Amino acid sequence: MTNVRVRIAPSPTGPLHLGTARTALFNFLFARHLGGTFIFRLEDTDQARSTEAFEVDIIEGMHWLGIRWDEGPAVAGEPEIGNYGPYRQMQRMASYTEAANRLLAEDKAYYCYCSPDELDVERKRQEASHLPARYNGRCAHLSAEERAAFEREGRRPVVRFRIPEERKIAFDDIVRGHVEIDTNALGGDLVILRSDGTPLYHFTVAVDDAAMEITHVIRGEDHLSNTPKHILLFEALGASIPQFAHLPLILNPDRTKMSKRKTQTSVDAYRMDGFIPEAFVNYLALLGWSTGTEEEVLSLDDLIERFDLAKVNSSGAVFDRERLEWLNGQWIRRLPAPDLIARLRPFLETELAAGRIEWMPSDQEMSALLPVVQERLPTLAAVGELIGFLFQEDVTPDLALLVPKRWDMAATAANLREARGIMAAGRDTWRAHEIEAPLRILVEDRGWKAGDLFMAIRVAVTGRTATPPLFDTLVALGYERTLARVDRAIARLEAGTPPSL
RNA sequence: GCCCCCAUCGUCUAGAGGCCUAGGACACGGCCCUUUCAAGGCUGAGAUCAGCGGUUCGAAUCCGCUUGGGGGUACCA
Repeated sequence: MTNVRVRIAPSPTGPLHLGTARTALFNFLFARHLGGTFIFRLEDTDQARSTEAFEVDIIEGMHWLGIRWDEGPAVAGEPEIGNYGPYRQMQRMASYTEAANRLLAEDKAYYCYCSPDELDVERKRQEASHLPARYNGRCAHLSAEERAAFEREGRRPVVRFRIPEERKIAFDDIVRGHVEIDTNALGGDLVILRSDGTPLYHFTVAVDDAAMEITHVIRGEDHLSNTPKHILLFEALGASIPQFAHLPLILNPDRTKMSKRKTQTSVDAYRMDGFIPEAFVNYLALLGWSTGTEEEVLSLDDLIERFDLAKVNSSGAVFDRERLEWLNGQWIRRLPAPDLIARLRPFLETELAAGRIEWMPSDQEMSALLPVVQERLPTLAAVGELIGFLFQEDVTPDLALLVPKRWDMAATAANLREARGIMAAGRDTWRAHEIEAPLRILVEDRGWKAGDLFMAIRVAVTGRTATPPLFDTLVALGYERTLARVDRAIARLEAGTPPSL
C-alpha cells in the first residue's frame, strides 16, 4: 500500500454519466496500479437536483463496471467504509462553515453584500467594454459601519475568498505538463459561501480533498482553468497541494463537449442496449489512453497492470459507438457458455415482455444454440433478433423473400414440396448433417443452386434471410415445427399463385 | 471579450529528433471460407503528420506565429 489517495466525486443529479464513469475508471486504475486508495465521495450539496434514486444509479453503475472503492458509501442508506468520512457532503456541512470561519478570522475571506442584480449589472458593463469579467472588490475592505449599514438594509452577505492580484499560479499537470495561469484571470474574489450559508463547489472540493488527504486529483479537462482557485484555497487552508492530472474530454461526433443531446451518455442505457461491462470498461479506458503497444482487448486486470497516467493523451476523444460494439463482440465471444446464457436471460425476459417471443427458452435449449449464436451477437440485446423465431408458435414470412430470384412462386412451392418430402423421412435422424446430405443430393439431381433451396427453406422456417446456420436452426426448431412451417409456406405460395393455363 | 488547453487516416490511436516512402484498430472496398448472416484469414483504399516560419546535418517529434477546435470565466457541479 502506497500513500496514494485519489477520489471520484460525482453529484447525484442524474444517472451515471459516461464521463463520470471514465474519470472514475482512470482514478481507479491509477490507484490499483500503485496500490493506493480509491475514494468515492458524493457531492450532494445541490439539494434541489440531487436524489437518492440517482445516487443508487451511480453506485450500482460503478459496481456494474467493476469499479470498487476503498472508502465511501456502500450503497444508498447503508454504512460507509473508511476513516475519512462522512463521504456525503451534506453530512460535512460543519467542516465547510468551520473552514470558512477560519478564513474569515485570518482575513483570507470577507463578507460581501453585493446583490446578484448589482453583480449582474457590473458584469454586463465589463462585457460591454470588452474587459474580463471580474468581481470589482467593492466589499473587500468594508468598515464595521459600512457592514452594519448593509445589514440594516436587510442584505444577507456571501463569503468571498481573497484572490491575490498579479500572481502566477503554476503547476505541473501529469498529463499536460507545466501550466501557468495569472490570478488576474480568475474573476476576482471567489464566493465560497452563499448568502444562505451553504458552500459552493470550488470550496467544498478543496476542503474535502484536503481533509481526505487526496494526493492526486484526476479529473476532466473542464476543471483545468479552475485549478488555480483550488491551489489558492489549499494554500489558505494550510493543506498540501495535490498533484493534478487533467483528462481529455469525451466529445460528440462534431467534436464539441459530449452532451446528452448528441451522444447517449447514461451508462445504464448502454447496459440496457446489451453492452457488457468488460467491453465497456475496456473501451472507456482506451478513450484517451493507450498502452503504447498494439494490444486492445484488455480485461480490467490487464488495464490495472498496464495503466500509466503519463501516457494519457491531451486531446479530446470522440465517442465511437461502432468501435464499442466491436469490442463488445470480442468480449461476448470470450464469455464461457453458462455465463453468456445467464447474461442473456434478462434480455430474453425483455423480448418476452414485449411479445417478441412467446415463451422462455430453457438453459438446455440455450446451450445447444450457443455455439452458433455466440459469434453472431454484437450485443446481448441482439438475441431476440437472432433466434426469436425459435420461441414463437409460428412465423409468417414475406412471400417476396420466400421466392429466390431464379425461381417463381410456383417453382418455389413445388421445390419446397420435394424438399419437404425428403425432410419428412428424417424424423428419427433429425441432426444437422443428416438433414443436409439428402437435400444436397436433391439439389444435385434437379440441377438447382443449393443456396436457392436453402434460402427458401430458411425464410419459410424463420421468416428471415439472415439466421444462424440453417441445419442447426432446423434441429433447434425440431422436426414437427420445421415441417409445419414448411407446409404453411407451401400453402401460402400455392394460394398466391395464379392457376396456370 | 478575457484566460487556459489541444491539433497524426472519417474515428480511437502508435510515435518522446534519424528505426516513418508514418504502424495498429474500428468503419469502408475486394478476395478467401461459405446455404444466409456473422466470425476468421488475406488484401486495398484512406494522413502533403492543420498552415507558415525557425532550431538542427536531420523534425510528425523542439521553438514561435497563424488558423482551427475545445474548455473555463456563476450566490451550478
